[in-house]
Amino acid sequence: MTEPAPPPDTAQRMRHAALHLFARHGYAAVSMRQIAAEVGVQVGALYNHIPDKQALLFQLLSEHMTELLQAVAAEDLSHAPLAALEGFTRFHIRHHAARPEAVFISYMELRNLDAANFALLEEQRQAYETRLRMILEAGQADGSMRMADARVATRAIIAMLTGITTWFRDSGGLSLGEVEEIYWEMVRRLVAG
Amino acid sequence: MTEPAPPPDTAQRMRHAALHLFARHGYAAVSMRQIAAEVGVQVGALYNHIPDKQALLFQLLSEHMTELLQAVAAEDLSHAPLAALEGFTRFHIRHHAARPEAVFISYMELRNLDAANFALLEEQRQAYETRLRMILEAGQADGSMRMADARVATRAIIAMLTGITTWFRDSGGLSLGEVEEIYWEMVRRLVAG
DNA sequence: GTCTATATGATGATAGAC
DNA sequence: GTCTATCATCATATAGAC
Repeated sequence: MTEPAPPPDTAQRMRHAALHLFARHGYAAVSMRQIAAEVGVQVGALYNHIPDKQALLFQLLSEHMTELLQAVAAEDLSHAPLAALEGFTRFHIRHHAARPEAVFISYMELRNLDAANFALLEEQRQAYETRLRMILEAGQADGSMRMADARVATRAIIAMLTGITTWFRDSGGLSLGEVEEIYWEMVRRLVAG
Repeated sequence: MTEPAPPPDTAQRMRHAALHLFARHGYAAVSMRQIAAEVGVQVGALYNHIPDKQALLFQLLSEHMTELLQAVAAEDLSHAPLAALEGFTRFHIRHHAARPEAVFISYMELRNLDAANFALLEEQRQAYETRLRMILEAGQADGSMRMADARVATRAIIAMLTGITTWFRDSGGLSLGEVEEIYWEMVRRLVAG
């Protein structure tokens, strides 16, 4: 009746190890041998699960963006613009604070993707940005928000919020809930009508 | 009467080439041979000007931070807090927009410094942050600004402003002066008393 | 200061045994 | 699916001639 012990699942352990090591040392500075050592196999074994190192990086970044888009799509859009903006702000903070390593390499390692892979991710990134921009433009339209340039405000807000991952630690002086409150107040003022 | 042609100045050309290549491909992904090829010398010649690759990276980042601190120290501090904040905002945008590559590697390549070099730069970074935080706290004290947490607001503003370098291009739709206006308006609202 | 040549070791990826 | 062994290449850094 007991479940059989799950297999070691080398593929997943490899992705996990690569995420940690890429975040700490950078994609180019991490060798396949280091990843294999972290997983507990020899280097040749990794190539049963991934065609090459580049594909491993792309898989990590692609999974991160897909997960982000799926999660934001699940947010309720039926609110008035200001409430939608609050929802987006709190969602973005929670989602990014929960995966600082994936956020970090998604920004840092784009250079190491080939052109085709880069284009795929850039498209997803823009789709996410558009989600926020639509909220801001709806707020402009119904008069609940006021700003000089919705595109610029979109980028400013995302940069401000994502920057949290560079300093926020669970062990720090502020809880994530407190950070959420502080940032929502700043975002609210930024677009005040 | 004419000036003699200046010497090729390999040391400076090396730093210039390294800045471009590190920004484009990342420190770990760039070889000393690539740098030498960009300068137009053989790889051995570089080691007459730098003890090793790590020192080359540190020199670039250290020069960038020292230049930033010197430039901000030259700003006039005699203004009221709101005027000082406007001065800081415009200074930060102009200074960073003028050197996007140095900004980029200063953020990306900190991981590749050894502990001692990292500590030196972190100290300088905090000194810069403190400059802005003092302005915000002065504004809180005299009632011209209002915010939940000056430390958090400091980081939020710097992240928001530095993010400009990731998308601003001279050839784009907005002039730097227009960007300055838009961001100063957003910063002003963010701390509105 | 720059060159050529080299020491020494690590890298990504593959082949074939088990 | 993992192992050992290996290929071919590239890396940083140095030595000594000019």
